[in-house]
Amino acid sequence: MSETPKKVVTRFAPSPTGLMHVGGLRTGLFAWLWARKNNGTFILRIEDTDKVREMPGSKEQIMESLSWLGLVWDFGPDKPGTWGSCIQSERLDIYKKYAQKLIDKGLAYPDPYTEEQVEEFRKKAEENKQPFLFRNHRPETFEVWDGTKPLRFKVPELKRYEWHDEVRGTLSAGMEALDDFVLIKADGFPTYNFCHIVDDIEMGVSHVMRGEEFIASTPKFLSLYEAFEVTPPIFATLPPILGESGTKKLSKRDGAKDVLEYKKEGYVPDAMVNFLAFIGWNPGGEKEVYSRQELVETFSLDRIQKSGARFNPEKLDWVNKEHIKLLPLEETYKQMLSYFETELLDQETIHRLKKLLPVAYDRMNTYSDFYRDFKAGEYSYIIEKPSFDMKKIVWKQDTLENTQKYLQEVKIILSSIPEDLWEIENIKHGVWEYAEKVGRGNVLWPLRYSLSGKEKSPDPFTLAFVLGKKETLLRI
RNA sequence: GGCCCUAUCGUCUAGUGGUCAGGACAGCGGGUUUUCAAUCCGUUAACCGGAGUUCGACUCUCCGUAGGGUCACCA
Repeated sequence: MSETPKKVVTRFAPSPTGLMHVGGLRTGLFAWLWARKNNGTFILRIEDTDKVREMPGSKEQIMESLSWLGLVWDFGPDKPGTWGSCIQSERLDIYKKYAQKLIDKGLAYPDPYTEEQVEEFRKKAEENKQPFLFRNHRPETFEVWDGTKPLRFKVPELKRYEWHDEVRGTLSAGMEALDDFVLIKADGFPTYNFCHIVDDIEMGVSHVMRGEEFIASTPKFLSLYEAFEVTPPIFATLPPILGESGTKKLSKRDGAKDVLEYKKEGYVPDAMVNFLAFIGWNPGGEKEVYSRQELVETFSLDRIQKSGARFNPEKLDWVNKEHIKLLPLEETYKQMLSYFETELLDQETIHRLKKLLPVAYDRMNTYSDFYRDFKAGEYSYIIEKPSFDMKKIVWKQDTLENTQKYLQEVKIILSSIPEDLWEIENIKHGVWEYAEKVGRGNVLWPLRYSLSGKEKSPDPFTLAFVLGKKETLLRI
């Protein structure tokens, strides 16, 4: 299967019924990767045929999410193709045309029952512990379809299906999977089962990637392709992304976040793409940090995993940090600062904040971490003089008396540094020499504590630099 | 219940009959000019069970077990 005869066309076809989370996004990513790797076409198709469940703004959120990650579509809601719109609700006449083809072949008929009657059939089947099959109730003769009743597919041939899946290998299903499913609903909208196949045919889709929930209905799709006398696309079943704990597919219930949340929190698009690509796929080597371009080059269908993978946010943080390291410092600093409402802070605070950036850089996983820690009071000392606990200022077995003596000495040393030479290295040099003589901890701990008022903080030299000479001497 | 799918460290995975079963995240221990962080080094930890095939099974077959999917006028 290494040779792909026709042009690769993939599509990501979400339903705009809610916010998109990483599960859906990963499906889109794989489709995009495969298209790009093969210099093919990637289509974003909006499957909005369920007008009841549709959520306003969902389509926009999907588009924004893909755009954020740089998954650029060649055709989409904003870019129709020769086949027309990429929004299903704008393609109703096309589905009608295809439905008519089936009616003409005697392969589609109006459902003569009421919903209640069908429900009754279903209940009865359940009671008998039998799978419900509408085809067992198929009418002898078909009425003419006037569009007010659901139009059903008449399964042409009951048989056992076996097909090839690029990920799972040979898949098969018994005849129980075959039924007279609804093609067009009573409200005039087509069902997913029907219209996605019409669209895939019309749009020339070569590879269909989707979750394993569709394996069971593949025989239905296959029989439709046969009815239209069209060769089916290549199928690739993607493994589910599982929630952090548990064994079930990731859902909003177990904290699946809106993709744009990750943008807000300051994850790097390339890191997100890298991480997502590695959920259920793996290139085989020991390299884990991949650029977008490397992913496109390396991606392959046959290395997609069969079984589900847990979503691990800690690893995402690690990947993100690795990607941040690859980015220019200036860009990162800009991003880190972007979370602060600088207009609400005074000049001196902003000045100190900027001097603190290198320290915060080491401590963060995402761009928003600095802001989060700042808000939590982690860096409160840069705004105001901290309050002390005199017991904590003394290092280990040392005495308060000694400590005060040391600090006085340090104060004298620091006073001698000119304002314009107030740099970390210079501060360190003077203090260090003295600290070596009387004991490092005896001097450095109290110095750091008196500047920060915290038991945990960056080193005293950095603190002194950030606070400035005047404030430093004041606090000692 | 019918049909279908899956199964290697806690997590993501490498592995396609012969490996000390490798890597990463997390964990643990240590170094790195005081604390924390960062960083570096080291380290704990896995082939679901049982038969069979074979000189030899994590790898192949079968049977279990466990988990998952699906059986809509939802996608």
